[in-house]
Amino acid sequence: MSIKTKKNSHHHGHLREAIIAAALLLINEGGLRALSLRKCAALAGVSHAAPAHHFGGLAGILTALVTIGFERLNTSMTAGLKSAEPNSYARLLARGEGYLTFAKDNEALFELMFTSSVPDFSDPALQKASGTAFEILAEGCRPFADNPEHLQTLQIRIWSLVHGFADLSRGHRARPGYHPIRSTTFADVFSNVMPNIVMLPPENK
Amino acid sequence: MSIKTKKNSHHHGHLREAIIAAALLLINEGGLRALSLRKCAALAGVSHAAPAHHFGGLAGILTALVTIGFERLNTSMTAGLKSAEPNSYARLLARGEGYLTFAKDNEALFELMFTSSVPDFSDPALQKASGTAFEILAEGCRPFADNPEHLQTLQIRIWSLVHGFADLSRGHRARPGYHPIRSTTFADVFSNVMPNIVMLPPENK
DNA sequence: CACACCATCTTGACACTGTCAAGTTTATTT
DNA sequence: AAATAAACTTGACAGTGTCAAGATGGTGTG
Repeated sequence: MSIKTKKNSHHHGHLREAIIAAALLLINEGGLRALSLRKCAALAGVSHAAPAHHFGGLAGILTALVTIGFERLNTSMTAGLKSAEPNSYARLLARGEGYLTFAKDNEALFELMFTSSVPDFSDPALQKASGTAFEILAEGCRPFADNPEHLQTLQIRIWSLVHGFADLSRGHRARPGYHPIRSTTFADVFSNVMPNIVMLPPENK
Repeated sequence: MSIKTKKNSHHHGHLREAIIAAALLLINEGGLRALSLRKCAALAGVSHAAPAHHFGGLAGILTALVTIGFERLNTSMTAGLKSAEPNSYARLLARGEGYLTFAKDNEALFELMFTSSVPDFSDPALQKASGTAFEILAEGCRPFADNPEHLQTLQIRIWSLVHGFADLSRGHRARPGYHPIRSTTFADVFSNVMPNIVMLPPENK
């Protein structure tokens, strides 16, 4: 009848979604090391070999997770735009803060997204999602550059700054005792640099 | 007799070093997923449970690897200083390029170093090594700030920029087809921003 | 010198992992 | 109604980290 889950059936109905939900639950609670195909299967109430049928293997699940991660990152970056003041400077800052909000709220997923060699980066859905992320940041940089070459350099500069700040904010990797990055806001780092970093002066503000 | 390896002995002699060498070989050739205690043991010619006795477990080996990583990072950052021109700007840039050289030459190790939740960051040797890394960068920033608050913000800005650029340069995470970060040098990103990013004007150059 | 001690390493077992082949069940199509 | 395809199960396999118990050899002490 409906497309909903069939009860008492050999088939699950929404196994793909159920497994991804289980995977996200696992890494949110126990980090990347807590993720396993068999635990996902158990949480979804299916046999241990069922996930492989939908994802091809562990790499397939990781690829799907990374894709979801980029989609959420994109949502987070654009979310801040709605409440941002209508000048290019505030709108670029809002994207950066969305990036950081995502990183803070999805530590394990963020780590997985930037762990090379595990997911399949040739996957079309992943390429689309990560390409969109790049373009969202690029769009925010465009008002500050007057030619493509400047734009590219500026994009990479901003992306490096935001991503580096996000990555270093994770964990406890810095000096013993106090972690200076914890007592520094991104707005400090960013707002001081932005008026000088641009290729063109911001139009207003 | 000597402190060298005892032949035909039950004891290995340099097992700790042999296991670390094996671990580095494994991750350099096959990435982080290729590392296992048992393969390290096999490469060192000992039984599968021997490594745990020296490192306490897998986490202990990873902690040791991350510590070595920071020590090499420090070496790489200071190495560029010798041939750098004697002005503060060139000397800070040299540290950043040393950071990037290390990241490029030790991809798997770099990834491990900034993977939270796996190694034990309370380890004293690791804290010392990572603290030194922080101070090397901080030292390079000092000539450009006139008070501690500015210095801290500048440090984090520079570290974020360098680290983000290094992390994004790994793998193939950007746009499909072309990877803009590959066609942009760090000197571009850095040298354009540095004259404007500082808190004080550089003294010469 | 003989004894005890202890760190080092081995052996064997355990639960857990991903993957694969083969079988079973259900839905869809012809 | 029969055939086909898809979804999932079952069972087995090699590999993983970890732990307990035992063997081995060097070191120091009486």
